[in-house]
Amino acid sequence: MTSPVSSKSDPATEALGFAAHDHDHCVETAMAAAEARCNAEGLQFTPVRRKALEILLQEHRALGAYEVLDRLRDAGFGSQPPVAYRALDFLVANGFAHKIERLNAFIACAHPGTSHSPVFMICRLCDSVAEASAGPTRGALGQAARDAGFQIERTVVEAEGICPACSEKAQA
Amino acid sequence: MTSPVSSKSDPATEALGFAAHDHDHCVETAMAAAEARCNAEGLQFTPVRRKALEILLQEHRALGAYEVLDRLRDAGFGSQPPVAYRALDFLVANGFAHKIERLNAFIACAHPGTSHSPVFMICRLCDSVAEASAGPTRGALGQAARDAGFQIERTVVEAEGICPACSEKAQA
DNA sequence: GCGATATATGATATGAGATAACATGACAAG
DNA sequence: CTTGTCATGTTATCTCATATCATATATCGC
Ligand SMILES: [Zn+2]
Ligand SMILES: [Zn+2]
Ligand SMILES: [Zn+2]
Ligand SMILES: [Zn+2]
Repeated sequence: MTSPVSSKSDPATEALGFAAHDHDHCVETAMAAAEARCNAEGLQFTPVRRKALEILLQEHRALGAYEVLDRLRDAGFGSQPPVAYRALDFLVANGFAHKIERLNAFIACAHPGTSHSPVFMICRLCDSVAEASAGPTRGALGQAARDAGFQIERTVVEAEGICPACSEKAQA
Repeated sequence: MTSPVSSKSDPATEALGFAAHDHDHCVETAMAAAEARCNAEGLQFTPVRRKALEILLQEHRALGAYEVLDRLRDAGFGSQPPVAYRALDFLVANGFAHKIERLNAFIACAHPGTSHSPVFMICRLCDSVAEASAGPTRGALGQAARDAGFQIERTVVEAEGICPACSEKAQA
């Protein structure tokens, strides 16, 4: 096994929501679901877009646009920034992926299909990212908005800290 | 009067938390408070840092690091990016200012002195930003973190939408 | 005070993230 | 076949951010 040492690790054994899982299977099912939804809604799930989503799903972590671009180039697509940004824009606009503002990076949605306001937990030690789901108008934000007369259209909720795995490691 | 036309407007008449206020006074008191706290805590409130905070307070909106840098240069300080980033890092690290991740921009804290997890409301029409305060472990985020065993160290909570003022304009 | 150590500033260079603008190709509607 | 729409590719440029090295200024133990 290579480099069990520090932060980055093998996606197949790494956290999805900080929990181990059958990675190949989850990629396949997510791709199939995306395929189906694009068909149903008349969205053009073109090769670049498909590949971009596959890249995000494979990694199961937040990738910068240029990392995605590198992999798209390797797969034979264009090599200029707009190629990646356009594919990512499509994925984000249609809920297949999210942008993590804190990291300027993108990640495949962990709860696709459902309309949701994502909530992210970002481990500062291993860079893993878990996605939870939350109603948009609940909690402190919704209250503050109502008090102020502010109409929320979109929310960014991201927590930075230590994931369970790194927490255990630190104790040992 | 110049350009009452579109989005950007005079800080003195513009929203602080979407509400009008005595701007000169609020800048002065905030500067004095910062001064006092730096003295009390042994922080070096140097000329660049002081000026950077003054700039953020004067504008009362989110400024990009390079906008701050421009104004610092005008005030006779260094003109290279690290000058601004270092001053801003100091202000953020000590709670005098916050970074708005969604905008890659910085804003003076509206509730200085108190330890708090800020919550921002960003108007996509006029770019005004209001800061509300909220306990870090409440709401959906705190619940998701507890469920996952994730230790939150810092939170980013930002809502994008329409502020009360722009909402009224739109109705008319 | 004085030297050692830490902290802050200045300047250079470079890296990383994002978009404007324009050209080309695929395809469907009229 | 023409026209409009959408997706892709490419070029150039812009904004945001940091690594690094050199110099100055505090701070602290003595
Ligand atoms: Zn999601
Ligand atoms: Zn971790
Ligand atoms: Zn604040
Ligand atoms: Zn507004």
